[in-house]
Amino acid sequence: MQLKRTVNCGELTGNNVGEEVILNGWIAKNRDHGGVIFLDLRDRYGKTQVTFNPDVDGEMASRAKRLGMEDVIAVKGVVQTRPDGNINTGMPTGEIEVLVSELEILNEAEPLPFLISDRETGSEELRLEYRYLELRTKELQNFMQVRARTYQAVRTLLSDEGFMEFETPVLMKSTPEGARDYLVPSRIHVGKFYALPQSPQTYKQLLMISGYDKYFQIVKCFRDEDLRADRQPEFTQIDIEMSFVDQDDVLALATRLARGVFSEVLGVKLPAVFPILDYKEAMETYGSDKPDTRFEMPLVEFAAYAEKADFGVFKDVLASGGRVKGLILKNAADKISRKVSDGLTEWLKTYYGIKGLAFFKVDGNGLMGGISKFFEEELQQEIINDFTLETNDIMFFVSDSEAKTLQALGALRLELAKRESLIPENEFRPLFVVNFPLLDWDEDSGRYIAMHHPFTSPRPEDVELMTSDPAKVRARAYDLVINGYEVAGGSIRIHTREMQNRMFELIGMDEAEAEARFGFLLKAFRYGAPPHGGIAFGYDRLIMLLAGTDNIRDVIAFPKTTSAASLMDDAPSTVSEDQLKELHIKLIK
RNA sequence: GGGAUCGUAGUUCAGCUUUGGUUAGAACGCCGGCCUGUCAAGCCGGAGGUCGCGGGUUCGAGCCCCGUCGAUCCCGCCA
Repeated sequence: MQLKRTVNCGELTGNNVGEEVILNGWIAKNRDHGGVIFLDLRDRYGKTQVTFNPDVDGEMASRAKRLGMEDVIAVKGVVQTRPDGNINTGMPTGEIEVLVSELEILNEAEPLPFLISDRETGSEELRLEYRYLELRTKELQNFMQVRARTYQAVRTLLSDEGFMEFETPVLMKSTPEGARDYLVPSRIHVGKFYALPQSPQTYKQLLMISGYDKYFQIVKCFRDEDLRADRQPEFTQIDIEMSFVDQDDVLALATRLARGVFSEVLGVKLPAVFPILDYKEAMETYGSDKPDTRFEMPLVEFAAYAEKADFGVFKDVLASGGRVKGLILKNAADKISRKVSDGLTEWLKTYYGIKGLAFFKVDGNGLMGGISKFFEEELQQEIINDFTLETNDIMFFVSDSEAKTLQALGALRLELAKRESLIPENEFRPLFVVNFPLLDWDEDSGRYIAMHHPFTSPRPEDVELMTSDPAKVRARAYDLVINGYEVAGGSIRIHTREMQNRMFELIGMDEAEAEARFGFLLKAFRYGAPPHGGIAFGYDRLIMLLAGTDNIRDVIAFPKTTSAASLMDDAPSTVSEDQLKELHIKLIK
């Protein structure tokens, strides 16, 4: 190319008038007036209007006439103020334009599948196929900038705290617990497989044993599970581990990191101390272990009133060990028509498997509609007083097993808040959820499984329960939740071989299996393992929050679809017979 | 593994249980023409369709039925 840029497309202002400059970029828009031609030239720094006048060079103007959107060009010209009344106050460079004296056409573009100026002109399917074009859009360029700035902020903050950055293997040993592994066949070791890491968990624990007491890594993790709007098969974590620390130390570090990133990237000041919520309390109050606390609407206990009412459904559930809980939507009863409540009921039944959704409304005289008729006058007044109900409030109830009741009401709480626009935007509400159960009973395999992972240590005061009542054991595990997203999660680890063996035993892994799977880690524990713990931030979710989007694909340069495919390069794909043969793999059927 | 929604010019959509019926429309983009101060430029004209794919019902299917593929959202799953 002849004309190499001397400035970018976002930096020229009135101060540059008279300067001769060269601009390189893509044509964002062409406006051909027959004589004078205007092109908006774009790069990732901004847009500048470049002007062709046939009086300057007729041949060049006719070449410019042919140019279309997204052609790549280089122009040389003089910066001039736009004529009176033609200043565009809507753009930073709107005061000036470049009157072109030389034009070099670097590459012409074919008609586009969608407009770079408006992402919405293409379906997501199409945009993913042409991801490199979507990445030219202003919106995605912003998202990628946020992502890039966050990498830098994290590295600076953690380095300043004395953390060392590591890389751990991507080809590792398959682990039996947790998510499904992505497997990589070994050519050299016939019939054997590597796994891609679900997280570098064991490596970072080994690094603690090696004495690197403050470790971090920005690392890709892989989980072969079904996807969601906030889940990708490969995703990035800020993985952190520390030695000689307790839970408070890790939470404090996570707080400093989160505050630093939000301040550095967004200029937002998060509170100096994040609220800490007990897991049990989170479930009872919000029906979720990752509550969105930007709005209230807590779940309330209703069993005592249900006992006194003449409503068989609630009583039967309570008698069989279930729960009755409710939530109050203030001043919106008039918006919940029969059609709306039926719709909510159907939705909860289908997705959360509950048997029904009950409600009543409040008017000047007492309760009305729904299940109000099952409550005596006196009981109605008691409910109105106890829950300080007012006219036009509506109270919803779910009565089912504990797990279903909490989950369904938690989902309803979010849905109602969305519908009623009760969630403030541009606000961030971080909190820690702590004291997760150590174990979870798995119906399918008829055994306990580790709720977090099998290296999570129990709270010291709960160790006795490991023998007497394992389900009650609380873990030294914690999550950082912001606006309803699980942004980070971690735990204080087990660091003695005895406790680790006990844990394996509890989750039904016998010594031989534990030895085969984690023998290397157990062996390492024998050579002086320090107490340690850590936390991992879901990097993509963090960026979603910082960038203000609710779609994880928006913050990943080349994301995959819900079926874990890449529409752009068509991965995964079939491979040749030769490749398979080398790996000693034969496809069945 | 399950449920829901969607699939019609290059693209976004309308048309689909109001009635299944001649030639499937609009906008943006694209191509051509006019136009020397626009910035969503304007005006005139034009090209562009296997209605995702397969089967069925029917004299006749974009429309009704069954299957299938893909995208999205959700439940299960995701330590």
